[in-house]
Amino acid sequence: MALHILPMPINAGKKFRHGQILNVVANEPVASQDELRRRLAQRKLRVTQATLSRDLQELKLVKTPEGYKQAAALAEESAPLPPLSHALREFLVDIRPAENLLVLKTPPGGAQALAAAVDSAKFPEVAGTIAGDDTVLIITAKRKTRESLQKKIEAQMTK
Amino acid sequence: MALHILPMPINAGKKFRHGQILNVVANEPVASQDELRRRLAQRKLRVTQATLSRDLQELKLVKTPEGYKQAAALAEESAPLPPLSHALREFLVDIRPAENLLVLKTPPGGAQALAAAVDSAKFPEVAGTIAGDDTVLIITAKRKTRESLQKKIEAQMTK
DNA sequence: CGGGAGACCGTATAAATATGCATGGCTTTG
DNA sequence: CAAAGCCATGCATATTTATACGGTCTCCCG
Repeated sequence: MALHILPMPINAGKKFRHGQILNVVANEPVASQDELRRRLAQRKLRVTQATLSRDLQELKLVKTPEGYKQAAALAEESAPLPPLSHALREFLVDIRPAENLLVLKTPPGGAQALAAAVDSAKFPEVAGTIAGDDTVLIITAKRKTRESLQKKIEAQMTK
Repeated sequence: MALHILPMPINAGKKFRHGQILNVVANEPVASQDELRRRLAQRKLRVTQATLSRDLQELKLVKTPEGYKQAAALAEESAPLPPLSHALREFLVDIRPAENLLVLKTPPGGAQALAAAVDSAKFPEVAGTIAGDDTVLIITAKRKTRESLQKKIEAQMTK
């Protein structure tokens, strides 16, 4: 019969503790590292808050208003979501077409953010953007091009 | 031209600020609320860390080692418990078959967690489980049944 | 053996985050 | 218009989290 002669440290082992942490956190909301420490103590595991701080990072658990949660899935995203659509609703106050130019007005200070969002959307129509404080100037090749872009932007606003 | 003299001199509006926060956070890693405060200041937005603490919660942004991230996506998950596969790798030390019984050995204190994971997997072969401190006893109907279950579990370990 | 490297962890403390309380502006009522 | 209710904040401070440092243990290697 297979004997698993594992180099099991005298100590319960970090691996084991990590498993317990995941287990605790999955079952009940844990609001702080100190609370987690107490729950682990109930399970016969005595560690300090400092250790838990390190463990939580290794396990990629993040603190949320509803307790610690797995962050793995979250790690890479976040960029894709708040793009143009949100920025438009947040900042766009007015649209003014002018031949091959499109002028977007925003509340004071909003231009930079809106321009960044427009850029990141990578519309083929956009030749370039310039942002002041409350105004974004979008430059397109021709009047037709501008009309196309304007439609797209206005469409974003409604949906 | 639009003159914003009185409308909102000191207060640019929470909505607007929220937009700025999302924008900042989406573009570059922000390690602390104080850093965020400084970045907003560059954008002409002056608020205190206290306000940002509240904002971040409202925006469902959580702190990760790589900066603040959108938590919305993360919120609902973590429900699908740490599946069997993980629990096995975390806790399983040895498997011992015995006729229609399967004995799983874990590090001290790991049995409860492992048993819970096995239960949640809802294997049809499992008639019931009993967990001690470092031992899980799984009961199946017959020897054949146990063999089937054992294969499944061992398969989980390799992949 | 005698280091030396590295992992792990506790202690103490620094850093960061959350929050109780008070203020000022707005809106709603009477 | 005054009074009352709400919000959004700032300030000061409590609470929570991260980390610098040092000690212990284990495994190697000469």
